[in-house]
Amino acid sequence: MPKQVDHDERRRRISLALWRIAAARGLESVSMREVAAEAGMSIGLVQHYFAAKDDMLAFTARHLRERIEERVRQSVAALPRAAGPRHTLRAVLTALLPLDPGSRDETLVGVALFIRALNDPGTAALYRHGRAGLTSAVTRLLRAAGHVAPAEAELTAETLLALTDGLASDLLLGHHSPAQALRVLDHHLDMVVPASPV
Amino acid sequence: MPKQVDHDERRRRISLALWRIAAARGLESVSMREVAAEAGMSIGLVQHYFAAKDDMLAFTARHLRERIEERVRQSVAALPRAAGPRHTLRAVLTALLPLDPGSRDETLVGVALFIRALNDPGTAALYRHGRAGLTSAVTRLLRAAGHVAPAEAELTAETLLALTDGLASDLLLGHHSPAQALRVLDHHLDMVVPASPV
DNA sequence: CCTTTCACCATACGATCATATGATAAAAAT
DNA sequence: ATTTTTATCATATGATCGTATGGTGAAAGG
Repeated sequence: MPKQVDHDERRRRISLALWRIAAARGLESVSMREVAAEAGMSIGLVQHYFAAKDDMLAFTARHLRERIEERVRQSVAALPRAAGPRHTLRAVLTALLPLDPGSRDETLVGVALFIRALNDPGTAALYRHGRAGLTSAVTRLLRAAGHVAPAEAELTAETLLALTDGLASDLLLGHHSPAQALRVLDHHLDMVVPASPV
Repeated sequence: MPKQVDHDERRRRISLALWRIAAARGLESVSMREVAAEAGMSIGLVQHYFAAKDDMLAFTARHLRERIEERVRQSVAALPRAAGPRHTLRAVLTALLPLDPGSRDETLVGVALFIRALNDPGTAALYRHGRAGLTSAVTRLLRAAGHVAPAEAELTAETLLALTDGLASDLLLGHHSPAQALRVLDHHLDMVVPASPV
């Protein structure tokens, strides 16, 4: 056998090339040839790791999801140890916004893959499941933050997440600057959770 | 000359075929051949009305926008004559949500074209302009509805529009039913504008 | 040592794409 | 009546696509 290589590392590398292309020129510009060129590989090698283009896109979607989860985790971990649930909540939501070029690219590719998923019931179900998980996490945080009406916590969570999603679009479009988007988010958070947690 | 035909009507017919395909199978499945087949025309005839595929997509984006404006107008016009600004506001926002199969298709294609626009600065500027217009319209309605803090009306408008946008995504995904989405929207409207207008 | 395994490559194949070209027929313009 | 214009069509062209195929060289296993 030859040098024995880390398959998953190679796939991630290819996946990264894919989404550099997708972020810069759109998902429609993603082809095996373009990806291979961007990754500095031969087409055959890309085929060796992804038998079909769809596999490549599916892997990229999973990869993207891991990155976003990691960003959320780091955003929460960066909080001072004494930070209450309200700060945690804010850390989670801001981690979902495309506030810098890196996360902008991720969001861009994420939205493109999202639309693609809508035409495929199976993939759509995965997205729905992830979205439902987010809702329950935010609901828990709201309850912990002493949300005024615990019975309405889930409704408030849905509102927050939909708002965050909409702000992400506005950021992508350039309708909002990062500062403006945060202003909108914070203003709404102020309405919804007590300013100083017990 | 032959029968002299309404060019714009023909273009709209082609555009409709395009977006039936895009809604059902994604923008990536839209090709001159597919559109021609769906519209029941020859490829050559489609070319006669749209010299390039990009023209076809650009026209479809304008067409879509007109339809959405028309939906908003009708939604407002359907209100009882005595309806106050708060009802008008709600009519505008719900008209932007994909609550039935027809508007679902429109939203689906709209989002796909939106992402495409992000890779083209000129088109993105058009979308930004439209989005800004929405903001000022909603801001006016909020002020008219006796929004508690007039100075914050614009901030509230941005919140409402981002929320609506996020709810649209949730509806497309099937995370929310129409009734659930309206519950979220109404709950937020209750927080933000006085229940009974003067 | 030799055989198997695996990373990697070059190229071929058939399909599909956007677009170009040239023809036909009918109706308006002259 | 003839010319011009325009709607419509069939087909060609050259590029690009996803994927299949047949290799090569190196390293591990026997």
